[in-house]
Amino acid sequence: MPELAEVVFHASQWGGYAGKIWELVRLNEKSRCCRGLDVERSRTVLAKTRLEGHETHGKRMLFRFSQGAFLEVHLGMTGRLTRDESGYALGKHDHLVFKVEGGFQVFCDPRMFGKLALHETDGDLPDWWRALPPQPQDAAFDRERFDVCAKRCEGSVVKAALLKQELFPGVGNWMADEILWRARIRPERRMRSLSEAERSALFTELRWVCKEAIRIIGSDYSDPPESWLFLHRWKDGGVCPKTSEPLARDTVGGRTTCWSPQWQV
DNA sequence: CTATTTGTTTATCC
DNA sequence: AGGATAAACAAATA
Repeated sequence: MPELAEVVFHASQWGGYAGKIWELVRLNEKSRCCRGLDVERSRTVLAKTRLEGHETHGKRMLFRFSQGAFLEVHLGMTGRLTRDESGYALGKHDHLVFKVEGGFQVFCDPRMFGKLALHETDGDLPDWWRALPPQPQDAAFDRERFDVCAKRCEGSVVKAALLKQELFPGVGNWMADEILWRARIRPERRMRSLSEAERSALFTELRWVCKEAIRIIGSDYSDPPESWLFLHRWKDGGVCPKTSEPLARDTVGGRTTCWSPQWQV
């Protein structure tokens, strides 16, 4: 599920409880999500603390707790952050649970491709976090930055290129398809084969889809409107909202990809 | 039973 | 060197 916009939404589920005291109820050290995590240290630091704020970058989330403790969460393929206000019962795939003022904050991930990490500093954001590259929706992601990114993956198939997190952080499978569909570029094209006009379109649609997805999905998990490819791409017999012709589906860049053959060149 | 999955890492081959 | 590809991870769902 979680790409850029979904990550913003999930982060806000927990982030809304900044300023409150968080008490650790459960941290499952057997969980694959805890690989690489110092579980004992995490239990100590997070036993009873205060959430001070949160940030997201691409598909990563960083929660800042008191005394320079930062919890990094990646949702993998099936992770969720939720708040349970009714009688909470420990779920089979709940790997991390806090109690906060009459409710429970839960990290749940059935497939366990997600990951937890603890970072400790003197209170500032970790250096590596501050050094992360601009995200497509940021003002700093201008045409110049885009051209640098495009240059670094000029030999790649565009679909695979858009999925590179070090270049386009947060773009996942459905967002990449949405961007290419709007830019009218077939997913199997090579980055270096794009014309100037196509590169411009790709830059524009990349930024537009990231910003709009965050606005629509990031706020309350609403579905984008029917005019997006989003709602049609997995449907059997789905048709292109632009041409009303059938959509195509195949593996491109190692991922299941959907596009509109009559619309994308 | 089979095949599928909105992510990432690693190995291997070219 | 850098890109393509497949496998692995693990569980739910159709």
